[in-house]
Amino acid sequence: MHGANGTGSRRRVRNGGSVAVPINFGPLAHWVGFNLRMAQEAAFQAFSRRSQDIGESPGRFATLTLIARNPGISQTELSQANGRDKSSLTPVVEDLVRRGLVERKRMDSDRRTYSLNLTPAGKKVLTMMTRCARRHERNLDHVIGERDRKRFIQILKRIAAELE
Amino acid sequence: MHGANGTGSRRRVRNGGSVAVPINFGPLAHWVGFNLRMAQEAAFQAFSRRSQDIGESPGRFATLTLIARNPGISQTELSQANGRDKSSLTPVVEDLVRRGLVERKRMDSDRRTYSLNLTPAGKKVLTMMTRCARRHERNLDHVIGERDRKRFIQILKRIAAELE
DNA sequence: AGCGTATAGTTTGGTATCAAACTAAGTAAG
DNA sequence: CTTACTTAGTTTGATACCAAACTATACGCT
Repeated sequence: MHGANGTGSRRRVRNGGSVAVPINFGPLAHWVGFNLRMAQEAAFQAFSRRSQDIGESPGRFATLTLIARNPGISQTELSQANGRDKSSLTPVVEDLVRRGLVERKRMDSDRRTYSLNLTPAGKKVLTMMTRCARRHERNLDHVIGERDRKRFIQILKRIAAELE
Repeated sequence: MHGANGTGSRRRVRNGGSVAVPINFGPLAHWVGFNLRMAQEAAFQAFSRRSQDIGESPGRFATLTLIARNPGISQTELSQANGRDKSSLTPVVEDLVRRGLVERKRMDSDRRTYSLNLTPAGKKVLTMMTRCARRHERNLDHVIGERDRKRFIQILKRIAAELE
């Protein structure tokens, strides 16, 4: 029976006090999927805390960077590069345009597609976010260790690429 | 100006055909946060495809495993082990109980907390999901490579732990 | 030109999640 | 015992996302 107690409190008396029984993660402990999720969540939360100092949501950061680096990019290209469905992008771009960070015009060659560009205000915001992200990355680097960093990122890229 | 063209099509003529200009990821390419997100998303989607064959959502899998390994666990403990807010767990547990996979009773020692256990039906479902997850993991292992696997998971764990 | 198909972006409907407010039960200090 | 604080779980309101249906262009074939 694995020493399990299916009923009653999951606390044990130890050192004269009631102490929480440590969680048994079973196979989750050495499976990639679970640990990947936990790490991603933690990193996201940490970046979220940082970026709310400058009043921007973390999701906006990759979007702005991709527009800056690929001037005139379309929404579909952007959504693919960003790993999100194109429909998720509609409200995001709407918001960025409304706040004057992104400019969007129809393309002459194809009147269906939009052409996205950062405005000067958008560039300014991106600069601040990038500073913020660099601090976050330095922190992550510290946790990972300079020695393994490169290989670690390569593995992440392979996972993203080879699982479609 | 980085050779950028802020307006017009992001396509170039090459080999007599119009070819998509590759995306420039800028600093995102070598930052951990972005690649972590993309990898996690890909792994999740892949597992999602697999697990829908047996008609279960991937989110249920960690939940069932943790209940199986920690009989009598409370919802708060479970939500923490699973890295989710306790309020997210309410509808999940409701659903699992309704479908007869989980049994939930009030604890005698503390009438506020629930004590969760798998039913026989729950154990059966978990067995199927575990088989499915093992296949998924084998696939991931293949992408990562046996040599780096252990260290990779260790780094993920450190990120989750040290960023809170 | 006219028809069928493909593509860019939006809309709609549903799910998962969090955070804060809330309820009910436990605990500690007087 | 009573009051104040803490804790387990639920409710509520908001956000982010996806998938499928939709609209409007565009393209290809005859």
